[in-house]
Amino acid sequence: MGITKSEIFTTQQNEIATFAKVFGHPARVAILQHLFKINTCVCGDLVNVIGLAQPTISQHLKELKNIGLIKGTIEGTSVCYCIDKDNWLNMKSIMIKFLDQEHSKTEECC
Amino acid sequence: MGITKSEIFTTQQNEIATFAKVFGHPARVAILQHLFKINTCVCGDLVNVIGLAQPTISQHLKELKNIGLIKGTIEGTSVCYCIDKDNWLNMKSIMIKFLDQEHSKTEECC
DNA sequence: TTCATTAATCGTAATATTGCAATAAACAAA
DNA sequence: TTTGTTTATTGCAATATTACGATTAATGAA
Repeated sequence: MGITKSEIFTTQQNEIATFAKVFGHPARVAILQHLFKINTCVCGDLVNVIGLAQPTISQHLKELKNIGLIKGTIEGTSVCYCIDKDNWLNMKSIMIKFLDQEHSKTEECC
Repeated sequence: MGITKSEIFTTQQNEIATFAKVFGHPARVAILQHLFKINTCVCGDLVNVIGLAQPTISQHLKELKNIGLIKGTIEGTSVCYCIDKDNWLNMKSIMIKFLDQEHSKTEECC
């Protein structure tokens, strides 16, 4: 009824889905790519670079922060966001393990 | 207004988001893992294995089929689903390219 | 044909997501 | 203090997603 039945899945399956959900919006993909490119943590310009309203960008940043992939540091009136490298590497290994699955049996099927 | 502004993002960013969205539900993660494990394409048992109602599983299968990650073949009264290997590998390379991003500058930030 | 089995579709309710205007909060500078 | 700058939050409308009961469609078996 509109709510995901997380309790019937494994922790690993829920974890993969939670990370994937965050990547499931192009704005968040664009934000992450920009943060990788502009490592100096420039931030307010995300609104200009991406072209969504400031509250919308702020909302996407919040989701990325909640899941731990980015961190923000207050610097005067502005906030400096950047990739949380440790958490990114942890997420990466979980996702790549999922993507790297191999068929346990070698027979062809349909 | 509830609708993603895909037109302001690159094709690549939208592609990543579209794939990620499909992985953004644990039922679809579980279906894919099962299909990798049971390569013989057994299918009707997905409902039993996963524990969601038949129309719900059918709906998730449809999404996986729409994006091309699985294919289904009718076999009598049942349908045999399996991973579309070529499309899976293509998706994998797109996603890993995104996950493997490196900082273009080496300075630490916040 | 009739009955059972399997999967897709329809319809609907509950909930989540996306986007932004308006506003608030926090700080720096004048 | 006042003013400007930057980011977060609130509130709301539009749309999307999740889930399932009921039904339909298609096939195989009796």
